[in-house]
Amino acid sequence: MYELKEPGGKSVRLEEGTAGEALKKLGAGKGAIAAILNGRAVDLFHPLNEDGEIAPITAGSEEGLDILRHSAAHLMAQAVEELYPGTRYGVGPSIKDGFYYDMEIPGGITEEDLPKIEKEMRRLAKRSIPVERREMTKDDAIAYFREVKNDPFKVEIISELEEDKVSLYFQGNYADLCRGPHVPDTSWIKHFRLLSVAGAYWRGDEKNVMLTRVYGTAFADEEALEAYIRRMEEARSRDHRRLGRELDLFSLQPEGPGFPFFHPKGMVIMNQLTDFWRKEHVKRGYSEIRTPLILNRDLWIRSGHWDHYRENMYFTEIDENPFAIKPMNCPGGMLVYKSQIRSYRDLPLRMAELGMVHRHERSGVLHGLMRVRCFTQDDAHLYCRPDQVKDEIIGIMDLCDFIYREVFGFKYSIELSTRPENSMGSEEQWGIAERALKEALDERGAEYRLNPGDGAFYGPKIDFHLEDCIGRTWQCGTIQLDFQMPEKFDLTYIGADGKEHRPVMLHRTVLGSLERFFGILIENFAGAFPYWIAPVQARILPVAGDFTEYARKVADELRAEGIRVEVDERDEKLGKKIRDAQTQKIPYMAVVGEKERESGGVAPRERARGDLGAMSMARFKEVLAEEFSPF
RNA sequence: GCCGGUGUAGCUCAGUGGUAGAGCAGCGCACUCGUAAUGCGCAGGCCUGCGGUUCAAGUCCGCACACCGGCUCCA
Repeated sequence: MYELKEPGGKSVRLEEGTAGEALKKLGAGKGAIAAILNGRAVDLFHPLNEDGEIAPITAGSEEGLDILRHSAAHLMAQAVEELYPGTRYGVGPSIKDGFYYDMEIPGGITEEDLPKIEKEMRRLAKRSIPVERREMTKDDAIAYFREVKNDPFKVEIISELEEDKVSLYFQGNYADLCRGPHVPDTSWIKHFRLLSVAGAYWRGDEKNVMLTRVYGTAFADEEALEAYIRRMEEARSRDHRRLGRELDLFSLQPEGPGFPFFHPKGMVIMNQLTDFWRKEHVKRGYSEIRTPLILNRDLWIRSGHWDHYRENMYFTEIDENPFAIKPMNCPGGMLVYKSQIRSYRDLPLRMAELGMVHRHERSGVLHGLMRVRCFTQDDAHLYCRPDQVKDEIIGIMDLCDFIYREVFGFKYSIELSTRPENSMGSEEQWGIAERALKEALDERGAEYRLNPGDGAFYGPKIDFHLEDCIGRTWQCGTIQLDFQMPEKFDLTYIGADGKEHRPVMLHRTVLGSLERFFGILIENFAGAFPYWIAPVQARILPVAGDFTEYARKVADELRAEGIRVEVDERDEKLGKKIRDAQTQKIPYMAVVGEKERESGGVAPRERARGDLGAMSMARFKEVLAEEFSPF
């Protein structure tokens, strides 16, 4: 006899049975896909063998979706096994928005095979094949996968597990190593879709074989699945590469793979961004420098880049001497620091640089403006005394928060990355540096994720990540603490004691790469940029050819106020002009015709609000002046 | 770099071995127009490049380049 209680307080006594039956008796079975029994997630078909607390995991919940998707991955693997005998299986987890399975499929597959697999999945689902869990010893499991399944990947995974016992899930002939829980039978998986096929290295290591990864997704109901598909389609329409072309912001040409071209309208945005950036940095006590793109190779050997970053660098020659194109701004910045004797009174010294860097990226990783081979970092190097480090870090975090959240309204996440392999410096220095970053994060009360082993080769870092339109996150801001460079370059300042001391150096960016940040701006606003940054802020639309002259006069008057304005002089109907201005996502249109010319006014239209009604020029200027601007 | 896919007009795409097409954009003409597409006409192509198969290649094969989705790597 077992007594099960649900969190609400209800309880039930059962002679025997399963977790699912207990939930049903408690009236909590509806929508359940699995259960939590004494804090452990279990299958609904888990046989009861203890008293305790039980609660349902519903299919719609995050945890439930996770289980559903994991089961969908199993179903897909089962379908692949039916269709492609001899397939071997890597891992098949649920992920954000779906699931995947990495498989070694004899003969391989392409996206054209997905409908066939999906069909087989539906066939198997319809048959309501029961899912069964079996625990066995590690040795038995290894033997099973080696001898029955001939699957070296599963054998490898099991061999490395710590536990003595492992659990296997069976459905029909298909078996998989899995912790579970899973749905009770295959018919529970109804609302799914296979999405794409890709290559993926076994265990994520490029030295290993490449498996075929099939991505898919599953939801608790058809509406949620369709909503997801729609969302992905809508996301495609705001892809920065597409909008970059449609709005004539930038282009990428085969002549320069990874080297973007910025068109006039794109440059307006870049310039607005940097104008704002400069003003904000002045306010926050930064000075600005600029260092050369090409510097002697010895500098890079000295900085450690030759040893740690050579693969990503471009090299050239001047008068038969070796030079390198800078992949980072720090060595140049340090030469500026060293150009004179520094006093403790100068510290903290904050030197910013909009530095263009070139990095050799492998051909397969390029992605619009998000991942390029030449980009402009909104870099800064801060030199300070050890006791100033924490406040400086907090100051940078404030600046990031201000720009991301207050100015642009972005959500962001923070990561703390610690010492990587192949790094410079002592254990002790890294310890101090990592603790300093942690303290600053804690003091500011920032939430962050730990990312062990992902620091720069010269120091640990705090990274700020922003999201693109389909949920991929991109690193933008970064704060890196560096004890190495000041050492390598023998940076000093004269202390109050008259002696030389070693400054601590912080590298940081806020926007990260102007190019990437621009890409994120495009996607975030779907091309409908805020007024202050919009390439064209207002377009004047004469109702007919007769009013072109007046339209030009209106444009001139606005232009004199510094407003970015243009006139649609084409011989088209008003409806067409409005439509085109809307498609170009121009914030304001100003219609002018007989009435406006008579009164000397305009009839403005705002892209989201529509017709604002006729008004005087003075009033229109006021309306424009009321628009948000961060500077 | 690796796996898979794609490459035809400025853009989006038809064209499955036999004379290169459409819509939008562009240009011209007419219309003189009031809040999301006026009509008619014209022009626009080394079908990514280089090789090969074939009487014949946009179409089939190979290589290269670029791009797309992932993996690894990264701002």
